[in-house]
This record gives sequence, C-alpha cells and structure tokens, in this order.
Amino acid sequence: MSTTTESGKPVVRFAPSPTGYLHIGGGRTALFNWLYAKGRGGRFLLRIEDTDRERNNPAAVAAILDGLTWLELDWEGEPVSQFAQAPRHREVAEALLASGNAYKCYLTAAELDEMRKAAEAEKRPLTIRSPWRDRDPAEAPAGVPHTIRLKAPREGETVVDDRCQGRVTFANKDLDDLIILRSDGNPTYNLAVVVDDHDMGITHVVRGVDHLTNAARQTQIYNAMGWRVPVWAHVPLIHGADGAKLSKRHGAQGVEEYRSMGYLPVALRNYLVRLGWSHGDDEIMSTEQLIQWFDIDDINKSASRFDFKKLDDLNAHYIRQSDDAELVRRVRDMLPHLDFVALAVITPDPKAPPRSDIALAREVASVLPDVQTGADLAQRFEAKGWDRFAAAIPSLKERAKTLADLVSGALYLVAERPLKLDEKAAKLIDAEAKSLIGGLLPQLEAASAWTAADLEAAVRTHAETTGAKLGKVAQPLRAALTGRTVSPPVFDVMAVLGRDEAIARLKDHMS
RNA sequence: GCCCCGUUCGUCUAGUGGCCCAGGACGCCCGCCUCUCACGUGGGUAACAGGGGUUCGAGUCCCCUACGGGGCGCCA
Repeated sequence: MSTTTESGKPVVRFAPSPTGYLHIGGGRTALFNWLYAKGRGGRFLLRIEDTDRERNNPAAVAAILDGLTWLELDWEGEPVSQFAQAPRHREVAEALLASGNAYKCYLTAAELDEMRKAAEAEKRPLTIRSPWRDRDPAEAPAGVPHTIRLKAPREGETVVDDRCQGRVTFANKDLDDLIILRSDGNPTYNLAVVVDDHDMGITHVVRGVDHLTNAARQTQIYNAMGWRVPVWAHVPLIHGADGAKLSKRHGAQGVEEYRSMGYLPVALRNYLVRLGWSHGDDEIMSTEQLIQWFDIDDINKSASRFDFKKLDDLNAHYIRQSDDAELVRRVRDMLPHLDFVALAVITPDPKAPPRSDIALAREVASVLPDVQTGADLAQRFEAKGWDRFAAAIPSLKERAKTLADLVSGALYLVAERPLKLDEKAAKLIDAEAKSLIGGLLPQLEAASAWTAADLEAAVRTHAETTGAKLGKVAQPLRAALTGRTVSPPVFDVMAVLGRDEAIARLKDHMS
C-alpha cells in the first residue's frame, strides 16, 4: 500500500473525525487540500479518523462524504478507515520497542494522578517523566497492564518547519514521552496518523493549527522510525462573528446547514477560500482560477471571522450567473432538507446572521398554512409544473441572495386564489386602483399577445390615457397578482402566470 | 499556570523599508437609474493594538506590554 512520490507530485489528504457532520472549518481544510492537489497534478485522499470506537459510526461517515460531495470536492479511491489499520499501527509500535525507541510503561492511572496533583501544587508545568523509561522491564509488577511510550529526546528541540506558520520550535524538555499504544493494546491518535500518512504516501499535511503541537510529537515518531517528515501547513481557524470559536449558536457549523439555507457550493467555496487566503485583490474567482492560483504559502496565520453578509453577496452573484435549469435542479435538491414548521419557530437573534430559510418558512406559514415541509412545497410546484417555476427564474434570480429567496419569490405561483394579501398590499388596492384596473381589464382580456413586452406596452398606454403614473397602476397590479408589494417586474409576473390566472386574480380583487 | 501563534477600516483582506497622509471587497450612509424590490452606477464613512528601539526613512525589522486564539488525555 505504500506509495512513493518519485513524481514530485503532492499527495494530500483530508482526515476528518466522524462527528456527525462536515464542519465548515473542515470543509475549508478539505478545499485547501483539494485545490493544492488539483493545481499540481497531485492526489487528494480521504481518511476517516475513527480510531476511537465510539466514533466508528457509518452514519457519521456518510454525513461527511455527503458534505464533501455537495461541496463538489472529489477524492481519489476509497476513504481509508483508520480503525481498520490498527494491526499495522501495533506492528509499528512493536518495531519502535524493538529498536529501543519506545518502552513499556507500567505507570498506573493513580500514579499519574499523583504526578498531576504534585505539579499543580508546586505550580510547575506537568511533564510526565516515566520511571520505566530507563528501568529494567524485569522489575515490572506482575499483572499490571502497560502502555507503550515513545522514548522521545529530552535534549535539544523539535522543529516544525511549517509552510503556513513558519519555523516553530519546541523545546524537547517540554514534550513528554507520548503514549503510542494504550494499555488495551490499541494505538493512539498520534501514532495512527503518522503510520497512516506514511503508508498512504502523504507528502503534505494541511490541517488546522489546533494540530500544531501534534506536528511536533508526530515529528518525533517520524524520526524514530527513520521516515521522511511530510511538509506541514497548519492553517488558522475560522471563528464566529463574535470572534469566539464557531459553535451552534453562531448559526451553522455543518456544511449541510449551508445547503439547506440555500447557498450554492460554488459560492461557499469562493467564500471559504478567501478566509485566510488571498490572491491580490481578487474576490470572485472561478474554480479553474483557484486551482491555478492557490498555494499553501499564501495562507495567513491569523484566524478569521465568519461573515454571512459577504457570503450572501457572493451567493447572489453566483445565483445570477447560474443558468435557470441548474437553479431549478438546486432548488429541488434543497427543498427536501427544509422543515418549515421547525424553522418558523426559530426566533432569530437580531445580531445573528440573516436567515433567508427562516424568512421563507414564515412566508410559507402565512401564505400556505397547510404546507409543513420542503417536500410538501416541492409537491405544490410539481403540481403546477416545474417549467412554470423555471419560467419565473430569470426575473427572480436578479434579486435572490439564496435559493430560499428564489423559492420565496416564486410562492405567488403556487398560492391559492383568492390570494391573501399582506397588509401593505391590501392598502394599495383602493378605489382609485380598482377603477384603474377595472378600465384595464377589458384590454387585457382582448390582448392579442401575452408577453411581458406587450403587457407593458398595454399598461403604459392605459396609464397615459388615464393620466396616471405607471406606478399608480403597476403597484396595485403587483398587489393583486402576488399578494405583496415587492416582486419581480409585474409584467414578468403576469407573463409567467398566464392570461387566465392573471385575469382571475385581478377580478378577485375588483369587488 | 506552562508552551506555541496572532493583532491593518465593523468584517474578509492587499501590503514583504520609500510606489501608502494605506488599496480592494462586503456592510453601512447619500445620490442616479426605476412599476416595487433588487441589479447596475456615481460618491462617502472607516484601519496599521499601545510603547520603546533600528534606520535618512517602518504597516513592513527587533524588544516589551496589552488583548485574542490554539495546545497541554491511555480524545481525535
């Protein structure tokens, strides 16, 4: 399974621990790795860090793969299960023991506890110094289980030459002999990572800075095995808007939440890549450009804060740029992930990110009270025909920040007659409006063509002959046709609705 | 507590000793466009954490302080 890299092309990996979802920060790490590999003809591999049996959960693994797939980050081959490599990890631990680079340690939990307490009492940093490092194993107490510890150097320093963090040195006296094999015979994380990265032929390790000290420990294992240390790149973390570690209360941790909020993968990628990395003043970059331009040397060292406003702007840009068929496909893919009933009861924190999925849920609750989930709503659109939705998209996508906005803007299509008008819309339909529309109706019924351009011409003429401003007639039309004061251009709305439906909606409000 | 790392407009960032009385983007504010909302467009607001050095010259180099973050498991 061992691969060499005579080609000089990088082999990188993304190695998430299966926690149940793909963390947004992990998504960016995966993106960095993916871009680096793609840009250099390298390989992007996946490994699941499931050494801990409790994390060995197929559903959690599936969620991560699903997240990566949605983000459109493809990996090579089957994901490696770290847990499955345990025998090989043990083998390496034995080899280290045999070469004198590791030793059996009979320290008990109670003894360790004592050392910890003593260190605390003396206000001195705790560094475990196992007496078994130099003690004759023959003196080992019978029946006491042992761990295997690395015989780490105590003098000098361990250097992590990092492409992102620079040259970081750790004094070996501060690093204790880490356990590589637990007393139950299972490998620990640091051993497993080193062995797997070596066996997978990983040349560059790109991961979060929270692993920086692990890099020092892992370097000691590489050295003890005489293996080549990979190139390190420890990237800064992403924080919430308040600067604290990104957590649930910041809105969204898992990439699947961004999917259900209506973000496009291409937009999320563009947003994420600019967190900690830049290419001059470039903001909107195609995937091809990113692949060409991305380099780990250009990643910053400081953490960044997540800003939904900017993500929204990027997402709006990519929605405008997407073709209509793709947007329909995206909406149909997203809808099943929405539960309007659950969303509608969320009280948005005014300081929290704007949630257009929540806004949509409220809209649905008021306009289509019997619709409970995205799947229900999808059926409504299905019944009208998705082509009607597609026809509405050109004018809708100009003003949508998210796919949820697109759906919300298209709600007028599936609304039931007679339309329930919102408060502002109802106020627009006064006596004057009724008379204007009443005068217009016969012309509409007689109109030879029902296109936006023809309708606009007809309405403009009607406005001129009656001496009314265009807004005086357009606004009430909008209100009667959509139930709202805000919508795409009203002539587009009429065209999409079709003659019969449009005229019927107008008549509904004439009495 | 100890060990590492960081700190440029509200936010993401450009900037690698003179091109910077600091540029771009998002946001925000004021116009224009306009059937509403957007888009687009014109303009505006706003930052080198603080203090010492080095240098003819510092956002850029060095030191200290403050603040922030990460790590200190037989978790990953």
